[in-house]
Amino acid sequence: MTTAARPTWDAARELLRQRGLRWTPQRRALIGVLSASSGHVTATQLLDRVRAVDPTTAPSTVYRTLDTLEELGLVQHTHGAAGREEYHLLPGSEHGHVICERCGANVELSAEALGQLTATLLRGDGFRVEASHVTVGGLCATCAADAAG
Amino acid sequence: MTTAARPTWDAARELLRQRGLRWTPQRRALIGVLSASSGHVTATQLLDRVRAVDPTTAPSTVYRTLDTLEELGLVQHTHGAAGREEYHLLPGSEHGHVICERCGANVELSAEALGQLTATLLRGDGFRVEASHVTVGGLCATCAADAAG
DNA sequence: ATTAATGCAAACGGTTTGCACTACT
DNA sequence: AGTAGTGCAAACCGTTTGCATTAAT
Repeated sequence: MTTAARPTWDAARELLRQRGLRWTPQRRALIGVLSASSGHVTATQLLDRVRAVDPTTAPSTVYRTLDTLEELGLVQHTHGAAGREEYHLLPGSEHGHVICERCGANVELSAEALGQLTATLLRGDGFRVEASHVTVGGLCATCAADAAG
Repeated sequence: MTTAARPTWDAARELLRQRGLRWTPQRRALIGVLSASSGHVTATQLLDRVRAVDPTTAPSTVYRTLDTLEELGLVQHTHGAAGREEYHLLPGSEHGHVICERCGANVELSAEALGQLTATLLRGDGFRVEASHVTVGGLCATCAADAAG
């Protein structure tokens, strides 16, 4: 098994090159930021982090590079909370999300819960669940306890 | 049982009055649009529909009235697809959503699926699911068949 | 040398705000 | 009369676009 089912950030340069695209300092910086991140980030967060490293990077460059990386399958964007573009890193790792609306904790939906949900909906309506597009909001145990008082 | 557990649009005027708020033509128009809608709508859709009825209504009025109605518990806003404010009507009916990403169909998550999910997460991490904040993306039976065929 | 990628600045779309005016109560 | 609500216009924020310039190949 020499081929990775899931691309890694290290492969980004290669992927770009394969398509005749270029490896620029700005792209290097963004990839650096991405590889230091995990899970989900908004475009704005990425922009801020990139500019922390290289303050001269223009917003448009970051947005355009994110588009490119999405074409390469390295990120995937959705529209998250607060109306901001939310990037989902390395979409190869398919999983749903459980988000605490009080503390913001964002954890992976358990395989058990996801499996049940998928099975139930398939059985019911024949709906095919896309794991990475499952979002469950609510309160985590800690916050629920706090809220209860 | 003379009191409705879930307020209706008819009650809006009364609810406003109870708080010393006013019943204006613009609010009447928005309530009219809301009562003719169901499920979920974006603020922009509501704005368009209100302006179809009364073209002089200002965007700010609609946004401000939606805020007011949210305080009264008549709508609840989340941030939906395309980064737009999405309004969830009459939040008294707690339910999750299943959205087909191909045809856009948006149906209610079955009580069975929701119940299972809630139970599993509570058992697992003690996470308390908020029913109306559950979103499941994927493909409906028809679209899945089309995509496969 | 070619042409992909960048920075800049302006445009965009949806939402929010300040303020003087209007009109419910 | 009093004050909640309105329209208008400008501001706002994140994102997108056009264009002349730069730089990776």
